[in-house]
Amino acid sequence: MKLSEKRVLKKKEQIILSAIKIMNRKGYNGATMEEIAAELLMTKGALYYYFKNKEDLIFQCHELVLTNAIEELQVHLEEPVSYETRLRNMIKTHIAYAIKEKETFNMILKPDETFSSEQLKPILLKRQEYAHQFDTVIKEGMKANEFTITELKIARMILLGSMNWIQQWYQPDGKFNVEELQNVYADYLLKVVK
Amino acid sequence: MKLSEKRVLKKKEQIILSAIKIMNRKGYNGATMEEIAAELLMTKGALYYYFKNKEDLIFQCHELVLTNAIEELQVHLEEPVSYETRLRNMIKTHIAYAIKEKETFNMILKPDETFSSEQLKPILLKRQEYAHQFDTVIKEGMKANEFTITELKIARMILLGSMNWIQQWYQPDGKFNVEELQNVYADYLLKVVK
DNA sequence: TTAAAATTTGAACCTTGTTTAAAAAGTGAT
DNA sequence: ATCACTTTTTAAACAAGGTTCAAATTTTAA
Repeated sequence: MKLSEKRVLKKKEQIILSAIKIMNRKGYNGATMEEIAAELLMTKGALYYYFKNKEDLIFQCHELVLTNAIEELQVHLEEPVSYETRLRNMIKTHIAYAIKEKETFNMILKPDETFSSEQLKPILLKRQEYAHQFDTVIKEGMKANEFTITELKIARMILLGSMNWIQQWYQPDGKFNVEELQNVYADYLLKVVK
Repeated sequence: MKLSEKRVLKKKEQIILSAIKIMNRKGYNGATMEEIAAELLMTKGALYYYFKNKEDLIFQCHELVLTNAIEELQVHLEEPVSYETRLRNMIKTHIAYAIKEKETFNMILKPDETFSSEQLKPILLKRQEYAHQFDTVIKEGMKANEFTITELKIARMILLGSMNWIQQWYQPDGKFNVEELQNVYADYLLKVVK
């Protein structure tokens, strides 16, 4: 890889990080191309040298965050503990991540509307990859007779959906701190698969 | 109430219904004031005679849908069946509603960002009212020893969150039809509170 | 040093929400 | 039916923010 390509990649990443930062603060619509650029002392026009458009930029934010999340989950998949404990740890990790990366992690993607299928496909794949890790533990846990579930996909959707929803109501200064949330959610969600 | 006031109310409702219709098809950003107006053979400017701005209109869509949903739920609260069955029916109703009213029912409200707290308060109250109905069955079911839950709020959040998430992935032509979805979700979610 | 390539700029454009003055339509009293 | 008054609608203009593009600037490599 040439030096120039490396520089482009680095710049892209800076822009993505800037976008993530601002989006987590102001949401998708609140984060203007101008502000994202200003953060890096650029003008908004320059962003279009690196990204096709705002959608593209946001997608790549999504992808970066998802990629990191997948890596974080991976670890738990191979821990030498019961499947119940593995799933519990994955639940905790997911909750921590969903709260930390409020906007980006859980951005709402609507295939039909805003986004082109070109942009969408890799993201959906990454999402599947992420979700698949949950499927894996659940399946293995079933083989080991720790879990009993007939509709794997729905069970997983219930787990992820309920956790993602936390963003809708969680306030850092509310009744529960993150740790309590993680534990109670893990307790209750494990009841679903057991 | 004067005739003119009645006419205004009727027109407001027409606009709200038009907005709901278009939003459910194209999402929040996809529904332009122009298209909402065109549906009723008006120009977008006229909408501002009835609503302060787009936010206001959307909020009122939200409120209408929520009000109807609350009424539909209410019925199940008083059915002369076990609490488990009541909750099961409420779950089914919620899922049907969440799918039918995709965009509107579950519109994401972000207090800090786009919306003024004036507009937000009544919606949050309505939401609480809706959620409270779930709390009620769960509490009553606990008194009757049908359910065992210590963190009521979190249990309810898990129920509603997992159901609302269905919108993120549900396709009318997918593997599951609505009825199957309702039954499997009910089965699994009841495990949470039991 | 210089020509080509890469990057950035700033201005212009487009779409969409919002405002507003004026036009049109409706209403009620005479 | 007419006139004054109110309600409703329009069309045009504006503002904000995403997007494009030709030109200017900067970087790169020989």
